[in-house]
Amino acid sequence: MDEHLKIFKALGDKTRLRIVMMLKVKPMCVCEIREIIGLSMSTISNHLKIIKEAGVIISKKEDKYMNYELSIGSNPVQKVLNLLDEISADEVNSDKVKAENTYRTDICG
Amino acid sequence: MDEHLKIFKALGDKTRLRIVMMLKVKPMCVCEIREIIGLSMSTISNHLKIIKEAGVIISKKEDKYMNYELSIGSNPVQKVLNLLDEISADEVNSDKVKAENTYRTDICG
DNA sequence: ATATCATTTCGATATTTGGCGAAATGTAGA
DNA sequence: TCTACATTTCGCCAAATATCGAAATGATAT
Repeated sequence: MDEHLKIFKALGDKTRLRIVMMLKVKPMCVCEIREIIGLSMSTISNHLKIIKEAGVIISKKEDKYMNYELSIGSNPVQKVLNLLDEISADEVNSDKVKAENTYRTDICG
Repeated sequence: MDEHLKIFKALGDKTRLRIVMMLKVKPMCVCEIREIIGLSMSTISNHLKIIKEAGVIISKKEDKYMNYELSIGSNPVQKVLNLLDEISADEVNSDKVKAENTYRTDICG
């Protein structure tokens, strides 16, 4: 039960759900996510930790950045991620557009 | 997005997830649920309200009791409920056994 | 080795949430 | 109408959580 509970907790927060929806567009680093969501680095980092510990995302080092991307393959997580395809809302769409047009080379460093 | 958010919030609490799992066994009233979970009536009632407002359960008056049962049909909710079939844990199973053997005529009024 | 810079952790604070008991509500029967 | 009783709402407190800025960490390039 705890595995599902963690997943639901992870997605049961508006900021975290927005982050997960954004990561459907492309993998991103903390800095890029921060730019779009508009909260502090430490706050974003903490949210990412929670989502990661729920198994919903994974992190991969790329150059000097830590890339966060959706986890694929694992069973309950995968089924929940499929659910998210149905989600559509102004805020989510706006985030996605921003994600498409956000490049770390412009905003980080 | 808010519809999914509410569903995840509703299921992202251990007590509420237990309640929903129990209701897979049979519809129950606040009093029966209270007997199995072991929290106060008011607490159970409040949890049921949250789960209901997320569209996960519905309530039906039956005799002098308010019966709570899983909502069926509605789309995102239904898909999440299907996910719950995979959940198995000692606590959940124990709750289910208790639910099967709990009759309001014995414990209410 | 040192400086740089992305990220994480820490400590503090404010908000939200879960819990209770008591009071209110509402319904069904006497 | 009055009583009984299942349920909900209210007011309060405690615990958990979201947030921030500052400090620590860790990796990379000079």
